[in-house]
Amino acid sequence: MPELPEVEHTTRQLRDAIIGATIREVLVFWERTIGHPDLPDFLAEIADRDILGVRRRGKFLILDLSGELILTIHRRMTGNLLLLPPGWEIDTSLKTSDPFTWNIKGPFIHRYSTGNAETTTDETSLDLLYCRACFNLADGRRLLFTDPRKFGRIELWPREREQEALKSLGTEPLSEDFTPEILAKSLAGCKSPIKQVLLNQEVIAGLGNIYADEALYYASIHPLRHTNSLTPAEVQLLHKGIVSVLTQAIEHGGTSFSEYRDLWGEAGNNYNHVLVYHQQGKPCQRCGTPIERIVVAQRSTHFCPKCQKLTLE
DNA sequence: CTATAAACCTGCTGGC
DNA sequence: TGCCAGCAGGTTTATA
Repeated sequence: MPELPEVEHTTRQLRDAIIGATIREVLVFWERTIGHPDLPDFLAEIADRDILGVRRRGKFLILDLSGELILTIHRRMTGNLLLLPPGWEIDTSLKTSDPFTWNIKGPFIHRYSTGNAETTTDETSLDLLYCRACFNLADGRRLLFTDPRKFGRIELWPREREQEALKSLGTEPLSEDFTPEILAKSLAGCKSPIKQVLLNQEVIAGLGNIYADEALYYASIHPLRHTNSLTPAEVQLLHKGIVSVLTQAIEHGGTSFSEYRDLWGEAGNNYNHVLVYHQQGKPCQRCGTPIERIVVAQRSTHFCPKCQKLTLE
């Protein structure tokens, strides 16, 4: 599940790779992947646009295009971006029951260094690629949007309607705007469980299920605590935890739980560093108590019942 | 208004 | 071994 660190990682890779490139055309294989505008308008508007910039806001990846346009990409659950070098073969003869599951042949382990492509000699084919959209670049490269579950969305908007495109996102947690005071102000008046509030993108932009659990564990706060019952000291620690887990995850290239891969198809390393997410039954690394799993606001939630006590108010 | 639930999807898991 | 119901997940939309 791409959250802020995974989107940030991809953003940095894309920034190094495709600024200055031109989008020649886009092939769309699952119409609902394009959320705005209607597909015919999308295809007509995006053709021959130059990519001027790459940035991130919350879990949105944003490409600044020529003509005062922005392209937003939200990967939701299983969306991924893959950049294929020129000449890579897309074998459409090996279709499965899904007509847009392709087989791509090539040296799949592929790295970029200072703008020059390097491929290893490992001939690994990427079996089953759920390609929903394909951006053909003028230089022969292809940027593929793959998404088995079809939840991801790609949208094209005029730059002046960026607010509308990004919905009402809250504070960017790795910006200097995100202070303990701002967090306290954002949480004031919320009586819902803190876990639920952390997942609300209008409060903090970019936290998802993995890092919400990790941040609460860091701060020793039970996920069901009423948000307005947190003490100033707890909010301070939670702030530190959010910044800490996100920063660490970016350094590790993101968390590859299930489908997440980076721009070159490689898994991130942060799953080796999570302390509670999907660790139910395993001993807490602080006290040895088995990690528990509960459901909060329809989301699986993981915590240490001893380190994160539910104090009664 | 708020809160809860369903919908969107399909690969995977576990029970029988 | 094989089948299939049920789950997972972020966000939007519908319902209570």
